[in-house]
Formats: sequence, structure tokens, C-alpha cells
Amino acid sequence: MEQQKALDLSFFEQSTIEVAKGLIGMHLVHELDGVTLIGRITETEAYLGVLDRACHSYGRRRTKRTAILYEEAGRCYTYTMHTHCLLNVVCEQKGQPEAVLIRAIEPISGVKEMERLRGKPHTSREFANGPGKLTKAMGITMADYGRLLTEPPLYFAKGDHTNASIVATKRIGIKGAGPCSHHPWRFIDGNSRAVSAYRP
DNA sequence: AACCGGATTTCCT
DNA sequence: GGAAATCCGGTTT
Repeated sequence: MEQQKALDLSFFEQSTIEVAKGLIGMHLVHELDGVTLIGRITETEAYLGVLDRACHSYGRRRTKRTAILYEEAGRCYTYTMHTHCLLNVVCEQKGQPEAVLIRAIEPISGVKEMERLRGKPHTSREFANGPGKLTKAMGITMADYGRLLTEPPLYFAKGDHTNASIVATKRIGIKGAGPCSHHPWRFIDGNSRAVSAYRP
């Protein structure tokens, strides 16, 4: 697979919702140990910062973990959930702590290496249809925290966004976020089965 | 230093 | 559909 052109900073400086929608169908690329891993993004969620109770930066909460959210767009926000690493990309202007969570991919390239990392065959729709599953398949870890996601080794690239059917639903797994848990800020490609759940 | 709970995954009934 | 697994940052003692 030839080198792909990375989405640049201007893409991530759109509103967080636009980034979340815009990433559906795009490629996530990781150049790892000489192998290029590519996944087509099928599911994202927008986390809208200080007013969003589901967001780690709600109420301007600022800790060692969330510090990167307050930096410039395009930075990598990884954090640990139970035993898993979850991948987010920071959006909006510096000081406006918003991000998009990448929740699912379909394997496109480097599939053999992805299977090795994931420890499962890629043939099932369960292969990378969850935020913890895709980081494992793509070899993304907490070591990537804070990295700029607009250049190798880890970046986004144009995919077949135009063939995606964008469907908005409620976000997953955020009970305790009150009214914010009802916002339709999860986006999936309605044409893909490789998503974590359908529930519109 | 102890305790708590989570933007999850997997296995079991 | 439910519960265990299992880890770390953040909060409380």
C-alpha cells in the first residue's frame, strides 16, 4: 500500500461534531515496525468539552490525564479504560478541551499484522468494532499520548468517506452523564456492520 | 496509603 | 443478559 496523505491541522480545527462526522469512512494509518496498518473508520463519538457531562474535561476539569485536551487540535488523547487503551483526537482551538473518540474500524491493510496484534482472525465483524479492540489491532498504546496525529507514524488519511451513510445515535457507555447521555453525538457508517452497536 | 469507579471486553449461564 | 477480569488516575483518608 502506497503512502497516504495525512489529513492536516485544518481538518481537526472544524467543530468537533464535524470532525466526528467527517472521520467516518476516513482511514486511520499506523506505520509500525516497517508495516503500514490501515483501518477504515466506521464509528466515532464527539465529546464537547466543558459543558458535556460525559466529557473528561467537563467543568474545566484539568488533571494530568486530561491536560492534552487543552492543547492544539490534532493531538492524541489516549487513556486507559479498565485494561484497554482508547484513542481520541483533540479538536477545536487551544484551551477548548474537546475531542473525538475513535470507536471502530474495518481492517484495510496490514491485516496479517493486525491479526497478530489482536490475537484473532479479521473475518468477524467483531474484529475491531470497539474502542479497545481497534487500538489493540492497530498497535496503539499509552506511549502515543500527546503525539501529533497529522504526520507519521500515526495519522489519518482520506478514505471513501463519500460512500459512507452517516447515522447519528446516542453515545455508548456514559450513564451518569444526565441529559448529556441523550445527545446524538455518536456517528456510524450505516453501510458497515463493523460497529459496536446499532441501537439508533 | 487506601479506595473507587470507569467513553470495555470476554466469558459464562 | 450478567458478571468477572483487571488497571490506573483521581480523590479521599
